[in-house]
Amino acid sequence: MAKELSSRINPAEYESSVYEFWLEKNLFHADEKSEKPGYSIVIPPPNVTGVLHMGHALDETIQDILARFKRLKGFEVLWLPGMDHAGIATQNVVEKQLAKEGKTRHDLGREAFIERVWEWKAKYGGGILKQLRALGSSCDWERARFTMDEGLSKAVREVFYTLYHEGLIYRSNNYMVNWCVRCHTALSDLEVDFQERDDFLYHLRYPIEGEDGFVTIATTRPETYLGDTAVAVHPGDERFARLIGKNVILPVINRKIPVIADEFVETEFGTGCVKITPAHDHNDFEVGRRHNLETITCIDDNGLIMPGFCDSFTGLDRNEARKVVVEKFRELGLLGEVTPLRHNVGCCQRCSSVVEPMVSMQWFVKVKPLAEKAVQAVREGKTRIIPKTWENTYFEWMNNIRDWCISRQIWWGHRIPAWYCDKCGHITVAKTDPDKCEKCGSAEIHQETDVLDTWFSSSLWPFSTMGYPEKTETLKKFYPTSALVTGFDILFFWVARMMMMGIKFMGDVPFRDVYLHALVRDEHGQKMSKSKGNVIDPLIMIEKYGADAFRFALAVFTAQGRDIKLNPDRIEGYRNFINKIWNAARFILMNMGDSAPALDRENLADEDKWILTKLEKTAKKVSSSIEGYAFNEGASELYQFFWMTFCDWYLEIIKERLFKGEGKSKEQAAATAAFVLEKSMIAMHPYIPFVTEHIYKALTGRETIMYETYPDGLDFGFEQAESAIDNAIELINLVRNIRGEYNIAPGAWLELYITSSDSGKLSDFEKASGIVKKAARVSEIHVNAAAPEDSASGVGTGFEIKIPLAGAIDTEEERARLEKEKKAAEKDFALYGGKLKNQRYLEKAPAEVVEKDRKTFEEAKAKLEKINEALSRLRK
RNA sequence: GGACGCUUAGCUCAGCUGGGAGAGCAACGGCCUUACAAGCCGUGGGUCGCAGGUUCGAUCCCUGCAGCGUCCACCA
Repeated sequence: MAKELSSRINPAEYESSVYEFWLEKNLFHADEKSEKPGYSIVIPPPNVTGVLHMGHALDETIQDILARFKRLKGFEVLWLPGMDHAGIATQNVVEKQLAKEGKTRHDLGREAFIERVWEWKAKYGGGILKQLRALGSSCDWERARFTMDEGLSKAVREVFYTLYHEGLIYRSNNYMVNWCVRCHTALSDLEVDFQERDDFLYHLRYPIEGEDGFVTIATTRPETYLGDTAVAVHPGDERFARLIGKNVILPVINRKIPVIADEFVETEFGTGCVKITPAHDHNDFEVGRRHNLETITCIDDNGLIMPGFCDSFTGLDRNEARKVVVEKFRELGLLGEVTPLRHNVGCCQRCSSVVEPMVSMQWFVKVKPLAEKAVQAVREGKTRIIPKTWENTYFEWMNNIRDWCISRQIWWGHRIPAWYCDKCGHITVAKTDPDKCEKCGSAEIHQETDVLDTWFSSSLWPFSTMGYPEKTETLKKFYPTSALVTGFDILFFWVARMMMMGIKFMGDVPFRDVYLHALVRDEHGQKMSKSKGNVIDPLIMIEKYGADAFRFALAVFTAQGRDIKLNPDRIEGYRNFINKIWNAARFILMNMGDSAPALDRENLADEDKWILTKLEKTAKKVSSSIEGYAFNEGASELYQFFWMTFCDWYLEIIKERLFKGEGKSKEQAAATAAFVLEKSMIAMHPYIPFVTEHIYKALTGRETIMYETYPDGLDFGFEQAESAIDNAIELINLVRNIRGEYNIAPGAWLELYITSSDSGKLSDFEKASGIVKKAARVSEIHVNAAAPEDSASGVGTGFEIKIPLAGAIDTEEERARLEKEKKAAEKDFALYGGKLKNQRYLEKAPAEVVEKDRKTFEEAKAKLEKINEALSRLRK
């Protein structure tokens, strides 16, 4: 096996076959009848129209780390995948496709159009789920769900029915909604993005009734003057006090409207007079309510000026109408200043066209009562939000929540299960399609044409995917889910709404933990977007560096609460790490014989005990890091341990035993290396599943790593050997340092003189002399003996070394080196000396801190003495 | 306007409940040492944004300021 492995890793050679193997053996399957404790995650369902981007990649990587980790910790893990039907987005995609054929959805009609969407879905949709496999995602694919599936639709129906009959869903035309004239539908407040636009602020003069003067208002939307029903001024504004109660005349259409006083007017902005258009502005709508103003709609669903105002305006697009209206005012001498104005404009999240506020008949969810419980659940700790700082944002939004407009005037989605009676007007809301009005019994009923907001079905995801409204075994075992992993950008859209629905319909929160990760940005911190051309494609990264390297990089970059600036070059470093693992495995496989010898506690060398202890500590740290969602900490621990500790030190140390040793010494070196390799593979498996599985199989001959035991329970009790080797390493570093500074040929053998009064240390060195000799290339070690005069010196903790350089010694260089060391020692000497003289410090600081500082001081003092001695010898 | 976050080595960032700052990359010097040059050994580099305060002691806690960023609300 080992000989077949090449020295450069090629992930393409094994990643897909390893994944195929997992699938074949059905290793991702979750069994609700299992005796093991359950652990569950539902995937944030990507849009059916979606392609894998960095956000998904991060999201999936984290979830997979959790899922694989929990399997290794003995849980029955359900990671449930699926997709969202993404109403508006998907409809837009299919409509664009139709447009290429010169058709609109209306040419097809509703039924045929929906059929067309399903066809589209079958052909193009869901590619993203396949892409997730390239990442190594261990989802239970057989359970994949789609929000428009029969079962999920049933859940939607059940929930709608219940909420309606409890009065928590209602229909009303008494609110202002956000209307997209392009998508031709209402939008919820959340689906409106505010974008900066360059516009103009127009001053328009409205003649005052019965006087010669004007009231000059300032507006960015002259075309809506057709719907004006008042002009408002601030009640305290003395400039206009006399006008309050008078009327002004709207030019051209000659409508008489009152001047009213309202606090919302800013006296500083514009002219201090505001036109009020209750039908087409959120604020104006509120003003209209306060003052009982008429609501006159002047722009229709398509954004065109409605008839009945002025024939020359009728049918104009609202943007066109703006120019025409302004021109008209100019002609009449009623146009004042026109100044450029940069301001925020509400735009459709899906198509970016400017949203038209309108009053129209829509369906709403009364969210307050649901939100209160969702807030309470977080306050009581039933659901934890991680990082905690997001809790505030969550509370803030929940406490100021407005009713949720859930009806959409599109075709693709869950059609609202309400039937209007043509006879008596009653609305029948039923779980199964009714054939007559439940009130008057008339068969002349027709179903609501609107569909539900996509997020309505998404909000049921944690339980609709598990079989709700049936009481399934899956729900019993896996609800509430253990963790939800998602970006903070959909905290309101999704997380908050799932909280409300989960509590309402399942009687318990939908998840115990919510882990909100950062956004992935490009290397300059810019949001990735197609238009900026700075999108990094995860699949290309995987192809280039392998999924393991890519995942590991993402995990390292994920610090809680900070955006990730992704520089693709950095992934290369982790590709190198995977390569390192690969080569370490090759090395161990080559040197261990046919199969790894068993670890024999009684015959371990100190370095074996040392590495086992380091392994033990690393696994514990990684384990608790993952438990605490500190994925970057776990990743760095593993990186440091495997590369620096295991490869650079341990494997180098045991080469002597592997190559030239015999018997137990050789055997146990191989046994320890193989043992540590195996456990490291398990410890790293959640992060880098492919290479670890691949190596594990080659190493152990066992079938899969996936259901191994995480090595955080190791307990060897080898602390003494650990510190002995740590000491030896300090000694070796000191020798290497001198070698480097003197530019001594790496191959040259040196003699080493050690002096120390610490017998423990000396005995550690004695025991580790073989290691020291090999690692530092030392031919002979003299203990507490006088060294020749022309020696380089080095001072360690509690010991001093000298290396005879036989003429090679450069006094100046040596002095410079010692002076540098002296400076460091002097700094410590002064600092800690000062501290220890401070009476208040001695009184107030904890004893162990003082003790530690005293020790550091003593060491600094001893070092300083030794260095001074060395320096004075040099001067002679 | 409201809220939150960030500012640490040339770059990208760690630094968990306060006890004298770390990693990776880059740079520099030296190595083809038979697992790995995608490697090995060594070195340099930081007034922890600025100013105060609390404390025996502050990168860490508090206040103010500056710069950057995000979210919410949106002044017509």
